[in-house]
Amino acid sequence: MASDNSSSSDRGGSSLEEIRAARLQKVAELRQLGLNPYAYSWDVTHRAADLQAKFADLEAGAEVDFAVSLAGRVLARRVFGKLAFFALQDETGTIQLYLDKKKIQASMAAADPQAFSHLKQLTDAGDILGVEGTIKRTDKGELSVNVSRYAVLTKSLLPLPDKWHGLTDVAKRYRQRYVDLIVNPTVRETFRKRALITASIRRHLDQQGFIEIETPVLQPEAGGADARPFVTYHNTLDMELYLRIATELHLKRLIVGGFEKIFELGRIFRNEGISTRHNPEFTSIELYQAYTDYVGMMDLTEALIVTAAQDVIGSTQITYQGQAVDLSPPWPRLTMHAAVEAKTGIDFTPLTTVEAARAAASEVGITGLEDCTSVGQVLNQAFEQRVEATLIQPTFIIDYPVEISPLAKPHREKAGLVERFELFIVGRETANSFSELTDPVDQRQRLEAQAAKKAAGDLEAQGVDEDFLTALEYGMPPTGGMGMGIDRLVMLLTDSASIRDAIAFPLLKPERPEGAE
RNA sequence: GGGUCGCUAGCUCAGUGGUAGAGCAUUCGGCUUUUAACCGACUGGUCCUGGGUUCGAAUCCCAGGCGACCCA
Repeated sequence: MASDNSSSSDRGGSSLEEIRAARLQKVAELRQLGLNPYAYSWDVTHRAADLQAKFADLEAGAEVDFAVSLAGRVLARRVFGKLAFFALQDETGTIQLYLDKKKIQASMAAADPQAFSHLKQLTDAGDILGVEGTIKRTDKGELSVNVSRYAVLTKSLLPLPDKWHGLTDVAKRYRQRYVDLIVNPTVRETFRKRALITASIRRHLDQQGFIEIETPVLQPEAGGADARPFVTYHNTLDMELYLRIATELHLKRLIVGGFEKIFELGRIFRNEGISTRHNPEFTSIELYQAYTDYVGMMDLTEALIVTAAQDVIGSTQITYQGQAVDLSPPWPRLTMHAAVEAKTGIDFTPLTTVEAARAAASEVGITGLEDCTSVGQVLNQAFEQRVEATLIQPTFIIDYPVEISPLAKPHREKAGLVERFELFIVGRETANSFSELTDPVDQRQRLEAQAAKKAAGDLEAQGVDEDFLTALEYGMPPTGGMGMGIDRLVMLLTDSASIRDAIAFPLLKPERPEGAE
């Protein structure tokens, strides 16, 4: 610690430590005045945005005898000799405080005869204030609370970022999201919209008769998707457990049990890389409906997203990163074969051997074919490399190869394919759905093929979940299932470039990793 | 995993080998219609970290950390 030579009246210096010390001194001075710089409550009667709307037509210079009480954070201070203007921000927005020395000193004479000079000397930008007063619009046209009484509810010790440039350092924004939220109103708006989106989805499903059921995060075997899981450990059971990579297999057990319309909206964990589109923990919704198929799921998926857009944006015409996106239904439904043929000129339908498929794909420059052991995998490579990024407008890609879809039911007409769709918007996979595989014998063969890949070293392949197969043997009704990435939907509807802008506290490397060499 | 770029005051940024700077914020003084208030004065530094080159390094070199973007 620095020496404490400085006298109590010396608040000089502007390093972070000196600013903090000066603020702590103000805390002490407030206490000496009998004021609690960390108050217990404040009776709030109004919020900033409501008042801005209610008095939108109040003329400049006009004052109304309308009593209000607000609380919020001081974002800016403009102090004159006997008059001051503060900007007060609450959850809804900001409103100006008109702080007139005469009025405040008269109203607060009993409690603090020097209330106005204490306002000037002991408050800072960043403090949480409670105020009472009446409404006026200043001569310059700013709606204001003409304050009669104020109190410091929470004294802030640390300075806010530059009031004009704000906080732009992205790492700092994510690491100190609370500061980001204070000074960047669009960030608050994004997370408010995120809440509206999940509420819209739940409301829509509720209206359709779906119920939400929570399934385990900790599982002895991680299945339902191709992904590396996180491993954890249970002490008293003395066993390793995996964090779920999907909710699929448990929700299907519930369909076996007799529920007909269920969903779970919750956190999924995948031990994979981090990018602008991937966070190790993310939110998905999976829903399952008995007695329907992937066509029914397309209709439902379309309705869910259109409703969310209407609820949050009020339109199906949106802009994402400068691109116009039209969410108006119905969305095109295009087979994977047709989509690939349109972009590469190759019709995979007559190609029956992997050699032939590889040769054709290689001829048009598709790469990464060495690891493909089936026509379906070659087709998928071609799709990912040539088609995916071009699907800007919402498009259902349907009828996938069975080799890359171990949980989907065989196509009722097309051999070698399954009844599956993926929804693409702005070039990104946004939803994934099947007519769920209900044949327990077929399902066992597919999972055993996956387990063989896993045994051969494929870290993303899933193992055999025997209890899930047992459930299927009791009989699962025909079922349509759909999974959707909530974070990606939030990105789309909030025009966020990075998934980190759609997640309040994205995973970051520690600034100083412990044990770093 | 690879490539490119970035990291300097609380915040936003200048500074390409020769005394570490600006604006805002802070502190002090003035001011009753401001809203990036204004005027005057002051203060504030682990130049991401470590090593190297050099008489001298924020600057050049090497290694590392964290981040952004692109690619796989």
